Amino acid sequence: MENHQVAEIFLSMADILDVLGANYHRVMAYRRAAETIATLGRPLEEIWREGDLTAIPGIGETLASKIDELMRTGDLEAYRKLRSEVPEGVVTMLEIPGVGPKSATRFWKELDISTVEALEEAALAGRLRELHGFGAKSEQNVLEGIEFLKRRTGRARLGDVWPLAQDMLAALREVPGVVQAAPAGSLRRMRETVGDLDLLVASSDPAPVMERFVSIPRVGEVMLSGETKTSVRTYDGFQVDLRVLEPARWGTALQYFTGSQAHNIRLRGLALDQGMSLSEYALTSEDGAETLCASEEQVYEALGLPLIPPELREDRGEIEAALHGQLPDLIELEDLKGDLQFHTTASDGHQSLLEMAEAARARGLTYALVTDHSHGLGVTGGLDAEGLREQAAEVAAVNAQLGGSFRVLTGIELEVRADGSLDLPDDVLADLDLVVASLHVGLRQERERVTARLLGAIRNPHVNIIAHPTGRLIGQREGADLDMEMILHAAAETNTALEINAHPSRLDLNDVHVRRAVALGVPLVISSDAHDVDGFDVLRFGVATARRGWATAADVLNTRSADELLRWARQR
DNA sequence: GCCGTTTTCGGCCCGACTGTTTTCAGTCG
Repeated sequence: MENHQVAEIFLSMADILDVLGANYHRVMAYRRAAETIATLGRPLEEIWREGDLTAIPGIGETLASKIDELMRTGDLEAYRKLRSEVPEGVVTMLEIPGVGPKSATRFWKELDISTVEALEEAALAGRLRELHGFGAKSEQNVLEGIEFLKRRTGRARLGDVWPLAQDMLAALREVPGVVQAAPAGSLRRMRETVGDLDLLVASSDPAPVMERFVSIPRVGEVMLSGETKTSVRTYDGFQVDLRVLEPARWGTALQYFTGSQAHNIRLRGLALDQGMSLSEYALTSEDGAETLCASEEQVYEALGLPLIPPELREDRGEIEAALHGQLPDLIELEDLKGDLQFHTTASDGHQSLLEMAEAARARGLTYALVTDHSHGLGVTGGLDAEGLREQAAEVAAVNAQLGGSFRVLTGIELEVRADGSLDLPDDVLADLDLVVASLHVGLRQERERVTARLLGAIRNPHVNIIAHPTGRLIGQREGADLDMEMILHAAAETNTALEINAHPSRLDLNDVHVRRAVALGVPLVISSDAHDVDGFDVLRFGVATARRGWATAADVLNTRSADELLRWARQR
């Protein structure tokens, strides 16, 4: 049984326990365990075999025995029992915004409503107001929540929300009195998807900021507005929350609203241990004296910690690392010296080799590997041996034209065919500076087969880099069902690099896989996969994903010079 | 359900907003 399956069962159990009115902390224990397991990065089954489950934070004797039962039998008696106690539809009600366990239980027990559909009918018929404490407004909120549930779009991609945030912040910075404006939440932590956008503004005069916020053209609907907090939805249904606070409290506020919630809970626990209470407003000692923090550094310092980079704040061990002075020195965008995947008009790119090289140079890079598709990926009109020879001549000409200020390396994005064979023979590959191989077809093959295909590419001595290993497209399709642990070990053994594809719809490897790769010593690269001159701008998202995976510059090959990189390739 | 250089039992983050009630519970992040 796989990690995500166990995590889903624990999450489901948490929901049911919640409806049943179980102790809040017991419910949270299930949720925490689910999150930890889902982001573990290595197979839970392996840890189970080693008999080491309780070494995982948040897994005690009880949950370990439940995991044991799941691993042995594929089933969990306690889960079956829980499911028999609460109708599935009642648990689904928890997904309605504004409906929590208490309300769902009352709909069920007091009104005998056990599906979302029946709840909607009852609300329309004005029956919910029969409940004590429910009025017409509550009823309306339930209906709106159900409407939202029906047309919810899910989480948006980081690369789509980023520009929305920049635009809104630019508008807010124009308001007189605004001294700081920044994104917070999962966008600042650079999660691959963002559920809603959190914006933070420091100003002593909140009213005009709120006024300006709700008048931004993209704002469709104001969901709630208070003195310090306003929530809106854009016309395409995306929620944006704005908080305005005093400049002197910027540090605690930015820290708090950046999250994650799990990270904050840990931090507040640390504060309590030291006789303080931490909120978004201040650190407060037991005698009620407030310590204001104008910067995040001051917040962490007051707790005896170095500043923890936002990308690490997921309660995945960063607090322990910080306490022991073992935070990684994370890679930064400026560390990248080259890019290791881009396309030209020779396959499915939109600009010439020269135009792409100049665009890469304009972004401060000193080299880039041209990786047009090989011909086997039919739709892209890729290169065969003859096409590669022609491109090699073009590369030489472009390099001469750029006069040493920039270097194009010769490469290919080599198709790993559905039968596992490679799209070009070894002697053709041997002439290239670097070979990038990837899967585009047969992604739905069963695990053993698709894993074997990629292993074959990894073990080919001419293949240097595996691009976007899983082939997932965020929000569109799952990646291949790879045995990632096997892939990572093979990459480490053969000194084959795995790519962090920086395109916002890929971010593949993801943060969890990156972290495991770093732990296993797998060489990494961060590539733009640019198909046009603006395509190089996405590198920041690739770097962010590397940072979320605890990667340092030393873990990423394209922080090295072109010569060092080629030396690495020859050593292989 | 987890966890322990203040505890093996008794804690487990903190505050805003809403709707409805008259001092607060529920939900959310």
